[in-house]
Amino acid sequence: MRRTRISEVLKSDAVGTHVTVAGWVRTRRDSKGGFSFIEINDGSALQGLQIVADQDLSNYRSHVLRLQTGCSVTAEGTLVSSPGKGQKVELKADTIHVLGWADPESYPLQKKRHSFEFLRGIAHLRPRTNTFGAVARVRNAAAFAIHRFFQEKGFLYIHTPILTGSDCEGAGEMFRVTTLDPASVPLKNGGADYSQDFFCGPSHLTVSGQLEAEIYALAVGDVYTFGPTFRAENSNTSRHLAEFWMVEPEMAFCDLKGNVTLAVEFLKYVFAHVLEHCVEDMAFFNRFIDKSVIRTLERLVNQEFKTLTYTEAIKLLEKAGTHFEFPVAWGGDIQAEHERYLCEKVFEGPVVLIDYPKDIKAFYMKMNDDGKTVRAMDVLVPRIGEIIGGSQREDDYELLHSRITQMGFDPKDYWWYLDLRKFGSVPHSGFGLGFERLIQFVTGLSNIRDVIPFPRTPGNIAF
RNA sequence: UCCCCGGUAGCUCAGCUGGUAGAGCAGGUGGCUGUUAACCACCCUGUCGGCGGUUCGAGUCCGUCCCGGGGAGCCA
Repeated sequence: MRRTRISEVLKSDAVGTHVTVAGWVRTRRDSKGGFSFIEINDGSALQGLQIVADQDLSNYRSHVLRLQTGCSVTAEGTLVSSPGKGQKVELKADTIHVLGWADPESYPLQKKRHSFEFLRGIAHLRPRTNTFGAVARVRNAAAFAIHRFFQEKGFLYIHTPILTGSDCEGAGEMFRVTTLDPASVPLKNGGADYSQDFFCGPSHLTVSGQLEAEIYALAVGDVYTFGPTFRAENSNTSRHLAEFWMVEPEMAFCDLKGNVTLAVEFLKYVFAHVLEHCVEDMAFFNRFIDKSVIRTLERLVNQEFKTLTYTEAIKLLEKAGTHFEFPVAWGGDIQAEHERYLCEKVFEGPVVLIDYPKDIKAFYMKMNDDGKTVRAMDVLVPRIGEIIGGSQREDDYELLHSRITQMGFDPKDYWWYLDLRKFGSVPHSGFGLGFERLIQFVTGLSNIRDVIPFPRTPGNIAF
């Protein structure tokens, strides 16, 4: 079967050409003048194509008049300019084949707006809706833009492992991976005997590719990872998933300043790409999801990202006339409400915070000369909060060793990570971007479960 | 995990201070129309989340459990 995608048909606008299209029926409207309008969508574009089916078609009564929302069809005919409003062209069908029926009594999708909550329960059908089709296309465009950005800059795409033997990546609770029979786990010294497990030791799903990315950065310079990441936290929020996709660039010979510069350039590039390549989908989000997404993204592409230190941010928050639920104090975490105040009230735009107190950040971040703060950075955006978290890495063997010890970890578990500082250590930096959070920000969708095809959250793995 | 809100027809929801359920959409039938969230008329649909309690009587009040949403923490 040779078919032309509806996106191509709409783009070419070539009245008079003969085409075959295929897709799913969104709606059928009959005219007793002796013909029907069938709107089909094939997911290649937000917009569908209107098929005009005349009663002369051999299967008009037997099939065409029985078409309902959800049926799959192919239609072959001539592209003509449309006398009606709402579309420039339509397909005057010579033949229409029904590929699959969809019983209207039981097909869950209707020609109306459904709640996202309802659609989450039918993850196998929701991509057929306008919103989820648009999310799929925007997600694809953003992923492509990410690869293109790094490729144009000469970064190598590194495939870091999903299965990991270390349980000390320091970024949250991990999922255990095992082939041991849960009904009869071999025991040793009061615990599971992992020497009998597949890897002859405990293994987990990765919570970050950073440590492995550092290995490659310290060999080939500039690298990035883009892959699935797993966190077994019992998080029930609109911006957390147990399985999500993360982008992690890592650069040798790069300090925190260079890291911030890259992060800002990166975000602008991806936003600009989506705005340029997903015009209709973005217009859709701007109309039905969030009336300010396009304006926000456009401003962000041209706007300067305000950079300030943690200490400066605390001063600003202390001076704020607002009452915060959580008190502001140097050394404490910047709460979600504080982030929102900075982004939405003070700067009305993205904010990059750097130089956090060492005690609230990870062990691998490079110590500043003051001995109190580390070269960390968080990129905060309105509505979502933290979209990027990164740092310059500690490259001094002794300092890193003592940090690991101070945090109560065993340096033996980090032997190869420490080795990188022992042999030809160089300053290096990187960050992690939550891909789904980026898509949330770009589309305006408020729940992260609606920007990934099959969301995994506590108690939810049905699809 | 904690706090708040909710679970009523296939979907989206209404149902006041307790008196055994209703609208719109979807679906069916008929009509009408180059229609486009089509329109008009008629018809169909409910263990009111589960269990227990108060009461003459519970969708409505109380307890409890399950599920969902929003917020918080953890973070990306």
